[in-house]
Amino acid sequence: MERVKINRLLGSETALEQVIIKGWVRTKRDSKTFSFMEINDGSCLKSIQVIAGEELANYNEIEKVTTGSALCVTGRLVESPGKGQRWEIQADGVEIISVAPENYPLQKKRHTDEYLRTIAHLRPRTNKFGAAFRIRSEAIYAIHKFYRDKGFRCLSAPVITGSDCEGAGEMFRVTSLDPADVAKQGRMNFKEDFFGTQANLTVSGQLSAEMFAMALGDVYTFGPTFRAEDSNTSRHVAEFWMLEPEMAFCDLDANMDHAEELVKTLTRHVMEHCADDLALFTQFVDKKLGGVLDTLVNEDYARVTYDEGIEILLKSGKKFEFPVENGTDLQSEHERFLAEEHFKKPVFLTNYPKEIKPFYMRQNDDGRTVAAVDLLVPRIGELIGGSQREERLDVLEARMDEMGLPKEDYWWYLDSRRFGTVPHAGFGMGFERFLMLVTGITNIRDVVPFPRTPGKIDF
RNA sequence: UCCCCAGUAGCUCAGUUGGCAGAGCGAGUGGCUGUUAACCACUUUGUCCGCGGUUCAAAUCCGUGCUGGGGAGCCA
Repeated sequence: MERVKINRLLGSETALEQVIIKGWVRTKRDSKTFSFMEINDGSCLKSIQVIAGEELANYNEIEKVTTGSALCVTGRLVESPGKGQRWEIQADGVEIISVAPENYPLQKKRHTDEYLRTIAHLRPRTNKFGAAFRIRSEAIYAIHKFYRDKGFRCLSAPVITGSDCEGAGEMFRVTSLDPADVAKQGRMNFKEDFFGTQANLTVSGQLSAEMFAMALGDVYTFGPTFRAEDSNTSRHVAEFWMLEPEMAFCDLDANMDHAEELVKTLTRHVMEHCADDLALFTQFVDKKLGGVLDTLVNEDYARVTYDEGIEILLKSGKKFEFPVENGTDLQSEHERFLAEEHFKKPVFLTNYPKEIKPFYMRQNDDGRTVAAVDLLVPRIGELIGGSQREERLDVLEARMDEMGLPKEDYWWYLDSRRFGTVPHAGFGMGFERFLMLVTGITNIRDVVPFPRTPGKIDF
């Protein structure tokens, strides 16, 4: 007989004569002649109640079972006479797989997120983090399903790159050079390094995705990216996952349509498949989460240009710490005002001044702005950043010259504009930020299994 | 990297004017009960973050370092 996952038992329509479950004890309530044990196996938020009576041969052993211990229970699934649960298991046999000693760090009470971060290897055993990581898993599946249903191909972009072309902040260096030799020589001799040149961990798969969009049409990359920025905030980690679709024959408007459909589909998927886990976040993390999710799924997202956004901010009468100025990037407080107070829903901001955006974004006819788009959402700020790409070789090269970028390093990228270039567009979505949005979790470290931040690489 | 706040028992915290180190929870023991973060009784627990200074006396005041949190910048 095979063991059954607890989520299946709890959804059972009928009582069952014999079942086997395996899991860990969440709480235990003893009486003289029997014990109630809540068993959780991670298959769902809820635990199942097991009743073990003194008639069991090893009852004196069962009495010593503690929170965190692992059990294999054989028994009958019966309707529970007690309140609080429909089903429970009357145990016919309890095999003690292992007993957790009394210094098991997870107590039968709520712990702070800060404390649980210090035991990140154990925190998925808590209700909150178990729920968060089940949702994370389900969202990963939803992404691949969404793109497969739309006929996109998944591209595995390289994690180690030879160029820092994306220009998105500090990169982690990848080297096989011996630090002792480097110290002796007083420099890094990249010619002797593994790749014969400087190498880094990727900050974006976009340029790779553009190449494949010119071949497979619609593609996406979804994988880890790395930033060596010394940023200490609740919204940044050094290693995070980014989703980057790239679409041939696509302009800025279609890019936004796609982004809106993506966020709505992912959110709806999580709502449908993780209802219990989301309910925990609504109850304990953010009482307004239900409304946030409804807005994400049902509202049409606002779409305004950067210039219009600046106008709204200037006319708002709101006092900002930093002045609103056309030509500079928006501050966090500006983004939050637009999404949270003015529109009260996600808002696309388009056509930014070219000076504050990267070289690859398509120049608009006004010569001043580029076809960029950011999706700003309440509480998080920028969830998505993207653009229509510059497909015209002469315009792209001129822009690279203006910005002082070495064209020879980008020969392969420029080839895509030489041979059969087409209008195309794409964006990047920070996966962890999406998870923060749908769970209400306010610290990005709590949606990453083992977060990497400056000075921290435990576990 | 900058600004602000915090660090006291395993966890969450209190500690008044500088004057004997405290509570709740957890854990342990016993009891009781179809219990629901069970309940009742008893027991247990300290490098007051580290270092240096002021003082008769420092958890408390000063300096400094470390760690954590919030915000900013940068960004996703």
